[in-house]
Amino acid sequence: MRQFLRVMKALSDPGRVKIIKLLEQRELCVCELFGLLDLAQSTVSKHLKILEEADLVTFRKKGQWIHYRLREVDGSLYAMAMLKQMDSWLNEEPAVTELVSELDLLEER
Amino acid sequence: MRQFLRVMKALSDPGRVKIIKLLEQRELCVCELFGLLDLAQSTVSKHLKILEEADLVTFRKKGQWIHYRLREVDGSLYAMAMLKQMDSWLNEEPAVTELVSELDLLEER
DNA sequence: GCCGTATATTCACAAATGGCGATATACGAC
DNA sequence: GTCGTATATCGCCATTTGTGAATATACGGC
Repeated sequence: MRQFLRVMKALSDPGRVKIIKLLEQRELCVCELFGLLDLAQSTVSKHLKILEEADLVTFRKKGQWIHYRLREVDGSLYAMAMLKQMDSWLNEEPAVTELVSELDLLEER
Repeated sequence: MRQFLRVMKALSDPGRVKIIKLLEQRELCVCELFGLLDLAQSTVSKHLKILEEADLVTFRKKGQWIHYRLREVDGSLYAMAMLKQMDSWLNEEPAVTELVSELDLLEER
């Protein structure tokens, strides 16, 4: 039950959902997420921790950056299933499409 | 996004999850749920309202009772998908199996 | 009509949550 | 070593959430 509730709670906040939808595009470092989301850096960091504890994301250090990505394997049953579901959800959501467009703009450079 | 968040929030509380798992067994009135869960009647009532607003449950009046059941059709995409998922989740969870056993005891009379 | 039961709503309160600024920590460049 | 950047953590505050007691409402039986 604890694992399940952790996943549900993690997905209960719009900021964290946006992070998930952004990470569906590609691996991102905290500073990129911070630049895209309208939240303070400390807030983004806290959200990432909650997502990590729910097994929804994982990270790797690279120099002074920390790259976060969706945890597609080895997580809890609930996290894995929800990530799969999320992939097909909210893709038409304006709040999400706008963020993805902004991310695409970054890519072009 | 609003609908999605409502479903995730609704599923983020142990009491509400227990209600869902009980309603998977059969339709139940508030007083039955109240008898099974260790919560005040007003609390159960409030939880049911949250579940209803998330499209996860629906109800029908029968005399002075109100029977709640899972909303298997006509709800939001998210609610329908989650109800389906939930059906296969948490069935080994002690907190859930105990409640289901208690419910079974009631049935025997 | 009145009484008892079932349910919802209101009120108050404690705990959890989300937010930010400030501070700490880690790292690369110099 | 110092400086600047990236990230995490801490402290604080406002808001939301879960809870139950008390009250209101709805209904059936009498």
